[in-house]
Amino acid sequence: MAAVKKSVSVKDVARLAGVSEQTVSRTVHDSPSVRPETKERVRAAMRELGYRPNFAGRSLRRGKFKTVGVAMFNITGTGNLDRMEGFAAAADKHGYAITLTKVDGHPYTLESASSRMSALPVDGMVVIMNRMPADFGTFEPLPGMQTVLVTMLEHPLCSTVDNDQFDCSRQVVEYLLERGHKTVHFVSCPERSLSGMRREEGWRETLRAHGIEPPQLVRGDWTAQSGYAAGQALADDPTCTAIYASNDAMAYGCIRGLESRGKCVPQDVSVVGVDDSLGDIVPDCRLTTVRFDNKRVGMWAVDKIAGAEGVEPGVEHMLFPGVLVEGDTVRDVR
Amino acid sequence: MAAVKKSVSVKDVARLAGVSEQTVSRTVHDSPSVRPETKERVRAAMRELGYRPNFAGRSLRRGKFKTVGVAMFNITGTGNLDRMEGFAAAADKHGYAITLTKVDGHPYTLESASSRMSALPVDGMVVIMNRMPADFGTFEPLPGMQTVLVTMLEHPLCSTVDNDQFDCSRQVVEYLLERGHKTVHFVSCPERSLSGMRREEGWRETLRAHGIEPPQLVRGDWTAQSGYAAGQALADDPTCTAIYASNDAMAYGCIRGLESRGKCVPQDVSVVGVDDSLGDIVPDCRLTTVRFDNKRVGMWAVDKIAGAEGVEPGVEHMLFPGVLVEGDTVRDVR
DNA sequence: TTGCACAATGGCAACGTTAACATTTGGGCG
DNA sequence: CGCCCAAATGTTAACGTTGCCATTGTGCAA
Repeated sequence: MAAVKKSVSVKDVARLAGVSEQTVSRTVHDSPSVRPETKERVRAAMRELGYRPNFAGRSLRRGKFKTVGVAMFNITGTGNLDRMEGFAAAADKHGYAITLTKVDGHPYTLESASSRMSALPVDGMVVIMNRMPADFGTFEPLPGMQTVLVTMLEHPLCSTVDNDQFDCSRQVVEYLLERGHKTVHFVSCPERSLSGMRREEGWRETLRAHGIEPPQLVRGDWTAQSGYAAGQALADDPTCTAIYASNDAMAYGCIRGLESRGKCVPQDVSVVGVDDSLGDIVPDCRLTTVRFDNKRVGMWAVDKIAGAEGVEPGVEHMLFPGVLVEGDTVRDVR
Repeated sequence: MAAVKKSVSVKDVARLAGVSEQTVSRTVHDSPSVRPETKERVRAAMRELGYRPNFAGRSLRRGKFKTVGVAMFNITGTGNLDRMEGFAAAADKHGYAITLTKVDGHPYTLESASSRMSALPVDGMVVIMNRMPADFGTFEPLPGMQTVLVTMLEHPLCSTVDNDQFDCSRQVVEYLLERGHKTVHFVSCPERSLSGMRREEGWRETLRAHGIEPPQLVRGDWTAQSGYAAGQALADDPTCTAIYASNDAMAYGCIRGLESRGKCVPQDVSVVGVDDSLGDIVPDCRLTTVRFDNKRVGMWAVDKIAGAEGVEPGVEHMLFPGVLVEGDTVRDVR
């Protein structure tokens, strides 16, 4: 009944418009060396036939895909949406597309991300690292496939970009010390989180840099519930006047935990979080926190690949500092 | 200095292995009609040269890309991460990749999503609709490009899939009525949200179906702050014993707003939300809510495209019901 | 008129892969 | 010994596009 579906090619358009295939191609690319009236004739033919340029033919000819691959071990992760927003924005800017791939994390290696991408139509790839891949030290990117890692670690062969978690802790700790607190207690996250560990280091080292021995930390698991428990535990510690929690959910949990033990925030204890993720979810609490610009991180990663048309780009490492957002949960005790 | 980068093709592998190009191709696809020892020789050659099959050549030959395009007007949106998880999972299952595109929402039309996709290497596309596109009624998908819309609306030419927002409200309202509440107050969302409006309809119609005239609704804007205001407003209404809020943030805001006016939840007023998005962020509150399976929605959409290899697939409409999750914020008043 | 520059267009080949068909080889059997 | 079958491998062409070079046409200066 129905005619066989066959894709319309330049050849068909050329025939209908009475020009050569080359002229059609030139019209598609709006070359100045085609007479306007010829162009119009070709365009009319394209419309009539419903011509759409074939990506495969084009890429084959050009040897470029104009596409960046993004490999994720976990799709659901804090900040991933913002990062994607950045990927998409940067890709758009350069006329690139984004190809998304979930990589199985068993084993958790860069190699598995890389080989997953190798057969896809991409000119470069971005890997979002949440943990430490087993082959981080030995990994080499596929030849001709520029690879950018989203991580704080530096890599000899791949460019890297991320938020500066160390600096984030430095900002928070110094902010609290400047306001007269004698020390800062820390509610951490599980040990396998790279960024969490880096925050922990930042907290520890900044305290030491100010001649303060870091107190015992309380290990949480990212959830408000664990923050709640931490808050209750720290409520009984008389030396604790300021708490820095590794994310906002735990910080909020902390506040409620402290309250449940009769402590008020910020009157009795100051609390600072990280992530600025509470915004629209909690009504009566303007938490002091650190805001990261994950969109910018994502843009940087894709820019690095899509922006370097043909140029042999060096390996770069980029850390974007967060911004401390003052809320109502810190008290000046000077 | 460095040799010119040139991609390794089947031809190179064939030469090195001393076989024909076809045998190389057959080896790549693990055809049973190649002698194991030949295969091994070819594989060795591939390894030595670092051969990777070229996607463009393959697609050109096959006329298929094994890729599904996803068009989003807003990347940052509730449930998008879960949906993407579903896209990726389903794509994986079928050996497909996902290409992500952000579509400019000016104008907010399906046509703009479609034309954005038309030049990309995709076999079909998914559009995530948040609002009502101007051309919803008149849109026709590109020929040969199967198009699935993520929306509750039905479309004559495109398959659609989404959560059942109407049923969600029905569940919530009936749940509350069964527990003895005489009516259910509603905290809504901005009017341009399709899913929000559908929830509103569900609330209204279910009440009417039970012979109850819906009370005046309170319009919110998705934020906890607006829920807080709504809670305060409703605290003074003596007929209000049960509140249904259009998302969890507003529900939580409501609870705090009620508390600020001396009302307790659930003792004085019951509160139910939608989304199950509070989980790890709020510590001391197990909100009664409705959980949607956005991953399943995403999987269905991609399955519809990637699962129908060559088959001419009909237009289908799919709504997945949410699951009411009982928490501690509803009181039985029978 | 001739020569020349330049604008507009056409012809051809190649990018890498694989479906379809063709050929070779070895073995079993009458 | 000749025949046929099946297994293994090879040859060819085509997918749609575009870079390169060739060709044609047009106007202008010599």
